[in-house]
Amino acid sequence: MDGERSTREGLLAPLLEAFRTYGFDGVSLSRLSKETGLGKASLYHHFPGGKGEMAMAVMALSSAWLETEVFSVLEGAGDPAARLDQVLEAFQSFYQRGGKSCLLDVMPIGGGPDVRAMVKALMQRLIAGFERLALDAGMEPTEAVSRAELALVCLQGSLVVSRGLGDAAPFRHQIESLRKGFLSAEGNGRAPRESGHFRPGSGRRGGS
Amino acid sequence: MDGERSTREGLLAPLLEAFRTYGFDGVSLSRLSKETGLGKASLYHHFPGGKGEMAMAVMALSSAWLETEVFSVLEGAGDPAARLDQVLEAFQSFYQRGGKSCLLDVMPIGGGPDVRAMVKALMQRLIAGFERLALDAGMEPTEAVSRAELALVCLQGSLVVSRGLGDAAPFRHQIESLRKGFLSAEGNGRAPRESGHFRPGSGRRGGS
DNA sequence: TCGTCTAGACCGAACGATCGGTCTAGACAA
DNA sequence: TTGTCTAGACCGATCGTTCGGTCTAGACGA
Repeated sequence: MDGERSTREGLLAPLLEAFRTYGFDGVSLSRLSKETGLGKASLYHHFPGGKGEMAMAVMALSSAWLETEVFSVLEGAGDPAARLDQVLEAFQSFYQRGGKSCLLDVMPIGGGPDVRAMVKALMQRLIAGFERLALDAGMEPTEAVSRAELALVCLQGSLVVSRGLGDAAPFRHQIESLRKGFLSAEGNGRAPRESGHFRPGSGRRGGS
Repeated sequence: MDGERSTREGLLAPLLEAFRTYGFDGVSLSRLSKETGLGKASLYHHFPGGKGEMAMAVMALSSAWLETEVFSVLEGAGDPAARLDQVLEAFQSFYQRGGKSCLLDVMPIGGGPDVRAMVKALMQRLIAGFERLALDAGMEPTEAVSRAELALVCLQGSLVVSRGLGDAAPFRHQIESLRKGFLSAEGNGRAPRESGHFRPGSGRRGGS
């Protein structure tokens, strides 16, 4: 339940867990106290700014994680397909294969203006990162930005749907779809030439 | 600010607006009172079950809207492309072209078990509806379910991203992408043969 | 080595405000 | 009059926050 008390850094993990599970409004100081194993007053010792500062600290932690595990890979060197695999693997572990929600989804509701600003900046950076990967793979610029936006959309959307259904399958599907489709000509729709490729007009039209 | 007070039905619109803006935990009875123009006691006259019943009523309203504007179209007769256009248009107006959040995203956090159950049921029905549309267009069964799931993912994800960026463009893009790509062979990635189709391997590999 | 001092991590108790919810009583149409 | 609908005062509980003070570990002088 507690992860290294007595240091502000050690508190961030349980705080992150609580914030992304219950959202900013849904989490109370009592809950944060219970989750971290520290009294409320002790939390204020580490985060004098209160709940808002804890939220920002959790955002900063995620930002740092994104920096090392995602941005640096997307914007780094190496085979684009391998880089894609690497960041998708990182996302899978971060979201526990679809079982957890994303701060970029749950925090802007209730979180203050600074939280929203950071959410916006991170989303922009994520899109830019995927765009860079697409460009490195030789994709056309307009196509690259579209597909980068789609990648973030699929990530966020699949997490929302997985949470709503109580089933992580949609998240897994989208990860797999991104892996196979993000750099291919067909786009993210489905992987190319899987068992039985869909041919338009091969079936009936209209009927109820 | 108020939409037909004095009738439970007339209260649902402002309640829906408040719930999807602030989320279940973020909305307070004082806010609901202000938004509807009714005192708290008056709200309890119409919704004896309190906040939870209001949330369920708002979910039921959305469910009814989905039934008439989406499910009946997706599962009805007529040209699949026209049906697709119709439901996408309905979604655009419901979410005010990307400016509003979706209850299916914001309500399961903090909403009670019954709210979560309804979210799950609606999501399942949405996927089933899109699947039906794809099947009616002659798509293969396995492809139809994948694409139906992707449609819901893109809808939800684009709303999340649009909210995070404070820019409705991603929502508009995904709507347009679904309109052009949902029934086509290439999938939702991008519309087929737009100006300059991406060719894989046409550029450098490796990269920066 | 011992005692004192300091710094900081920690907590119980309580703050005022607001939470979701209830009670009472008046307004008004039938 | 009866029943429906309304507002505002009010309830206990919990909210985020703060205060006063304890405990522990290390520094330092004697």
